[in-house]
Parts: sequence; C-alpha cells; structure tokens
Amino acid sequence: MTGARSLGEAAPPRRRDAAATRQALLTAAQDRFGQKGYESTTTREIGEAAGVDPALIARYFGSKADLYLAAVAAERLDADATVQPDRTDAPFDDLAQVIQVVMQRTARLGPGPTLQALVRDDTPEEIRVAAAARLARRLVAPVAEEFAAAGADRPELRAQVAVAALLGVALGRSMGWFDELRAVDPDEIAALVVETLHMGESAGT
Amino acid sequence: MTGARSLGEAAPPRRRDAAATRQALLTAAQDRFGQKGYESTTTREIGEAAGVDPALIARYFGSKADLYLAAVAAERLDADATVQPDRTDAPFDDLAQVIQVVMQRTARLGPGPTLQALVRDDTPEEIRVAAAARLARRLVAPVAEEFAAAGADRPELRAQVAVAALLGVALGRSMGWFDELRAVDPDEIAALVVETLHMGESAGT
DNA sequence: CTATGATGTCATCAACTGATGACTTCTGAC
DNA sequence: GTCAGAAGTCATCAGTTGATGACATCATAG
Repeated sequence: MTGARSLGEAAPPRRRDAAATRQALLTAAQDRFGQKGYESTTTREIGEAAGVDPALIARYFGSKADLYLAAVAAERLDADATVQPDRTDAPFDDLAQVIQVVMQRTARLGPGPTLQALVRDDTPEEIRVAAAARLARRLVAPVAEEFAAAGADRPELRAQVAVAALLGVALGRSMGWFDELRAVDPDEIAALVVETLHMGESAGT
Repeated sequence: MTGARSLGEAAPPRRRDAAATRQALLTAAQDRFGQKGYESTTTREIGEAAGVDPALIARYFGSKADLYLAAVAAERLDADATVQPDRTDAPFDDLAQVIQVVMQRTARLGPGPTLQALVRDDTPEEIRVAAAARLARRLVAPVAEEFAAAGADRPELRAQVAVAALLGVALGRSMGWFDELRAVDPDEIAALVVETLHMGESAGT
C-alpha cells in the first residue's frame, strides 16, 4: 500500500530520514542566515533550530560555508515566488513587479541569505560573488531591459541603481531603521517606491 | 621657537602621549568598524592598525562597545564634512546635498561605522539605536522638512524612504554589488540618484 | 534472525575573542 | 636626582566557535 501514495501526502514517519534532516537543516539555515548573516549565525544555533545535531551539517553539506551556498541557491528570486510557490524561475516583467515582490518577501521573511551576503563583507568571498551574480541575473537584468526598451540612456547603470535603492529600502524596513518606514504596510511602501523610482519623462536623453 | 607653532605643524614627538594614543585608537576604530562592522572587527586588529596595544582600548574607552559608540559619535554627518573639516554641525540644505555628501564620503571612506551598525543586527542594540537616531536627526529630518515645504503628502515617510534608498545605493557602490555601479564616479552617480529620487511634479496629492 | 550500511550522538580539539590585572617603563614636578 | 603617577606591555583567563572522528543506534536486504 505504501507504493501508491500521492505526492502531497505526509511522508511515512521514518525515525531516521536523511532527506528530511537535510531539508530541516537547509530551512533553518535559510531562516537564520537570512536574519543574522554568516558570521553571527553559529552552526549550533542552526542545529537547534532544525532540531538536529549540528554535526550533521558537515555530513550533508560539507561545511558551514557550503550550507550557506546551498541556502542562497535555494532562495526564490523570481516573479511568482509569493503567488505560485511550486512554479520556479518565472522571470520578472518590470521594475514595479520586482519592487512589489522584494518588499513582500523581505517583509515576511526578513532580508534573506542573499541580501545578507551582499551587505556583510565578513561573508566568504565565494558566497558574496554567488549572491551578487544571482541578484544581477534575476533582478537587475529584467529592469535593465525595461529601461533599454524605454529608450533611457545608461539603462544598465540605471537598473543597478534602482535595484540597489530598492534593497536599501527593503533592508531599512525589515531592520527598522526609522519609525514610519518600519510600521508601514509592505504594499503601500511598494507603491511609494514605484512612484519614486519610476523613470518618468526625465529618463531619456 | 617651539612655542609659536602653527596648528598644522607636526606635534612635539612625545614618546608617550595619552591624547595621541586615544586618537589613534579612535581613528583606527572608525576605519575598521566602518569597513567590517562590529563583530568581525577584533580589538587586536584595531590595536595593530593604530600601532598601539589593544589593552589600551579598555583603558581609554572602557570596552569594545564603548569604542564603537565613540566612533559613531565622532563620525561627521553634516553638510560641510567634505569641504570644511573644521566646522562642525552644519545642517543639510536639501536632499540633493545629502545625496552628494553621502556618496562622496562613502566613496572615500567606505560605509562608515554608523551605516555598518544599521546594516548588521549583530551590533549591540545600544549602538544600533544610537546610530539610527543620529541618522534620523542629521539626514532624514532636513529632507522631511524639504518635502513638507514642497507640499508632498507623507513627507516624513517619503524622507525615510529616500534616505534608505540612498544608503542602499551608497552601500551597493562601496561594496561592489554590480559592475557599473562599482566603477562609476561618485559625483556622476550622485547626479543620477538626485535625478531619480527628486520628487518632481508627482510628489503632491 | 542477522549482518551491514545508513543515520544520528557525543566528546573533544585547536583557534580565536574580549577582557583583566600584574608588571615595566617613562615623564615631569620638586 | 628621585620619586609618584601616568602610560604602555605582557601573559593569561574563560568563553565561544567550526570541525572532526570515534561511537551508538537504526533500517532493511538476504
């Protein structure tokens, strides 16, 4: 009977399950690394959050740094991350969508491992490079295309500035830099950022 | 002849000088904390950078945290920081000036201890609060006044968003998130940010 | 049932950190 | 000159961290 079990059904409660343990570690790592970054998150803390012995990090991922890399790779950075959790790699359409999704995600889950890696220079170089490349491909590239299509000059630079500015707002909100910024609704602030960052008639030559 | 020495001239080379030692520690702390933040900067590293025994941190500042607080307090966050290093507490006139000064300073000196404290949640709470309060008073307040004078709605929130966005760009540039952003001239990017963030005709009702 | 590999537990190591206090060396007043 | 205090040096402590390998326990094929 165990052979024909639908995919969504609860897995058999094996008392030892390597896949489940690995996933628990990865999820805990995404959460902790995403909140506190690389250096200030300890392997013991991750193990406790996952309900698992920290030594298993070495078994399943190799090292703390490798676990962080896995956490970055597993982070969703696409258009449908919020709406359709099962569909992956849906590219963004425009800056407005990027803004909305980023603000919603950081409001729910905190900065996340990718943003934390970018912001802290104590993160191992390899991780920082991977995080930056990922962000450039998933967030900056679509926005740059949009700017280029609109005929703006320096579309690539403008996209990089826009994304950096967006990340600053997202970071400032989730870390509570200022009172009103911390308290405001994610959608409302997304709208305000869209209004502010939208390259209007002044974007051209 | 030593009695009438102009201010810029080299100080008398006392082999032991508490004030000079204290200042060396403070300067080294501003540099290191400003580059790597609180946790990942060690007292031994600061001592080495200052050419001084790390134990003197305890003597002159009390503790590592107290030294960080002194570094935040000593950081210039005013309009004339770049132009007139001796005059202090000159308030900013408008958002454009804030943008220009912040971009120039972070390009020369890196993020700085205040921004690092805000960005990292491993910084002691007391330091984070002090840094946020300082930034709110020195950067956000003038911009909010400008927005309010221009008749924009939610001037306080808009100012907080604008400053957070600016800090994102400054951080992204000095930490090298993206290629063009890293390579661009500080003044040029300041102009681009001014153009992008300037609340034009759409700021009103 | 039993043997074997997979899975999980535990103690421990070496490196590093901030802090501390005893100690030495210098400076300036008298 | 000398002496008291200021300034600087040094060894060391207790705590924490990531990593490691020996060991214990479980699941399952045969």
